[in-house]
Amino acid sequence: MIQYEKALNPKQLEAVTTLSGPLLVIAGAGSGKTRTLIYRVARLVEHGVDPQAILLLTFTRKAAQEMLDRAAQLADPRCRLVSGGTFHSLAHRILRAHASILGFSNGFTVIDRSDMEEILHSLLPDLSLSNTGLRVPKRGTLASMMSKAANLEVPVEQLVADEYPQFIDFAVHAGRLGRLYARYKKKNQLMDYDDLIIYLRALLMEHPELRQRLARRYGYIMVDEYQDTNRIQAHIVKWLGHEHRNVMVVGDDSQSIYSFRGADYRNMFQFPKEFPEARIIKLEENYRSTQPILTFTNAIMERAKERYTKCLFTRREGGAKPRVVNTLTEPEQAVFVVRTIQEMLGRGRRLRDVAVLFRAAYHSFELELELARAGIRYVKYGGFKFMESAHIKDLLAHLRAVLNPDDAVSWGRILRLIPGIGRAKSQDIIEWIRQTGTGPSALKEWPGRAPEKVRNALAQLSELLVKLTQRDITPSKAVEMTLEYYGPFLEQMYDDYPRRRKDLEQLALMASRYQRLRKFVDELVLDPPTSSVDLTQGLPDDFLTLSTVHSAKGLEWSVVFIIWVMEGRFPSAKALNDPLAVEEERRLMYVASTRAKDELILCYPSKEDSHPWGYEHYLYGPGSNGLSSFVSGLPPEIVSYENADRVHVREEFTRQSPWQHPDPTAASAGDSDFMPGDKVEHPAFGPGVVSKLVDREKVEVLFRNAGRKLLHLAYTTLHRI
DNA sequence: CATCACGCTGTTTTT
DNA sequence: CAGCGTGATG
Repeated sequence: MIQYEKALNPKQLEAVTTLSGPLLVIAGAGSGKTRTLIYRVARLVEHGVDPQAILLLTFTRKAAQEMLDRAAQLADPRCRLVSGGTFHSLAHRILRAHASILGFSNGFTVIDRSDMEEILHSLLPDLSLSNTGLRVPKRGTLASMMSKAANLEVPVEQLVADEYPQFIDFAVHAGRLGRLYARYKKKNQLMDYDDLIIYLRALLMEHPELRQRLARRYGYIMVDEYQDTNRIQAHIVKWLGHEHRNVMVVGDDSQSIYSFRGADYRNMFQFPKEFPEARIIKLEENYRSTQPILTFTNAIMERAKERYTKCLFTRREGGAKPRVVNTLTEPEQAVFVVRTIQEMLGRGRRLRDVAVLFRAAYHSFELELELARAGIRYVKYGGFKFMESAHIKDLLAHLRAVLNPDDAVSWGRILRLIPGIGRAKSQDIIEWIRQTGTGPSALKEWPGRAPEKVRNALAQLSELLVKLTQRDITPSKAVEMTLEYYGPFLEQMYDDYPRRRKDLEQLALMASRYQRLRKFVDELVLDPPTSSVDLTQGLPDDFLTLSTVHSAKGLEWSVVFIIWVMEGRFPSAKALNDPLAVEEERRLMYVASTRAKDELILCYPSKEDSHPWGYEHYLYGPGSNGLSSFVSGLPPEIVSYENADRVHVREEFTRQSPWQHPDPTAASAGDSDFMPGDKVEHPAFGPGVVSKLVDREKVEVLFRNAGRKLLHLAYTTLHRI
């Protein structure tokens, strides 16, 4: 029997014991929001509600899984049967069964962001703009335009006019492109992330009998992170819940940081209007951070424009003020962070108690080099996506072409792997496949002209695809067979073949956890592995966490570093000119700092310097960019301002004179001397090529996978490959 | 079809 | 600075 009264504070208890009717819980950071949800699941199950009738919608699938695991441990193992997941995974589950009502095949393919970009890109020529001199956005920007228009339910033309003034002349073409894209998806049986939720809502709105069936099936709805939902998702909640009205939404308007994908925290304010009888409960007691940290975060949020007023407090006594540390330059900042961590380790802290947070994934590159040099193990969340690397996409394309023969993106991808087949020929073959409709076995009978070599390759591909079509094939077997076929291509294309091969073997391992090929492929798109850890499973026993703020949501550490890096115009220009962007920056800062339990350290490089790419001079530091401007005005009672000790650091990093290799013609004699052009391997960055010798200890290396290409590196962390 | 030189442009976060 | 698109060449 669970002792709810002992485990929960009065507000939490009220939320947990309100089992029916609409309920809005405004839960500040660290106020036991997750705990409340877990106990409520337990309570519902304890009161005899069928676990499968409970729908727990969270922001990531992992979050749902963890909550249900904890509920199961706490109360009843049956809590694991609760239907949990993201809006997208719910939509996917339902659409797999009912997409045919909408004129889709139930065998549709879910495409990810990069597929979307590729399709949009491939449709550009159809707009016939080549000689008009019109400025056309890049594929990534095009995808953002389409996605945001879809999520905000605004015509593409209008969205471009409103949010991309630099592309105003393109707006009308963007609208045309959007229609071409929609037609393309229909024709090829594809749905992107946005389609999933849009079509789910369409099902609910336009098919009352199905809506009723689903609403009855999910008699109790709980939505976490409600501030991050968009209007479409809010509609889905409304349609599913408007009959039984057992809807609990939990969120914190101050933590809304997803407006870039259409999220609107005003959904929180809307909820009581949609459900007028809703109870509203505020959780303001914080169980995570010390008071000085909360004073800091409250001070940041005080000046926010529109919000549910709430003020975090704690009963935790003591604790130091957040430190704002000027580290002069970015390399020095990395050294400062590493040294501070080392000192903490000396005082008995463990690495797993510490996290370093930053805004964008590449902001940690400099730090990663320093960590590697110091031998500190870390796991990084956010940023580079395993799923988006070319070799993974290539392999999956084979599987997807088999699962959905209409998927021309995948067909194009696998056909173009064959030397001698490019854009034109692959188009031809795809068209032919579509017309004859005889499936993969017919590939070798393609009537077009091609050299013997290409024919043979096509025959081999056809053989593979036929094998993949066998009904009883297991996902891991399928991956293995594809790897056998694809391996030789891979070896030819990349000089870092061994590493990529290893990735693909990992993929085979992941596949072995699934029974059905389709399920495996779908889950990879809907729930892509976000860090290398997810792939390897085994973790080192102690490790530091590096994370983007977005990926750090819902997590906590004893010590949190927030680092800024030198950057040109972003976020300064936009953040300082766009009031909405300023507010989002503010909330980002709030999310980042409320992850800290005991110590919060904010670092910024302040040195006046030229932009690394040669832009005009500008000043880094508090006030100069979006994040730091919130910190600069705070009085010393709230934060302590410091300068990092840089006596030794300076020495290390100010040696500017280019160092000449003693003898450029001599083959480096067996040890650590590198030459430009040497291929090297780095523990964090993988393979790279030496481009320049900087001094006795440092070389510049060109890394293939790093967004920022040139980096200084100590010899000791490199080895030749 | 593949490769190279040239010119233009410049935001990041995730399902 | 470096990625990306374009247009010319092999």
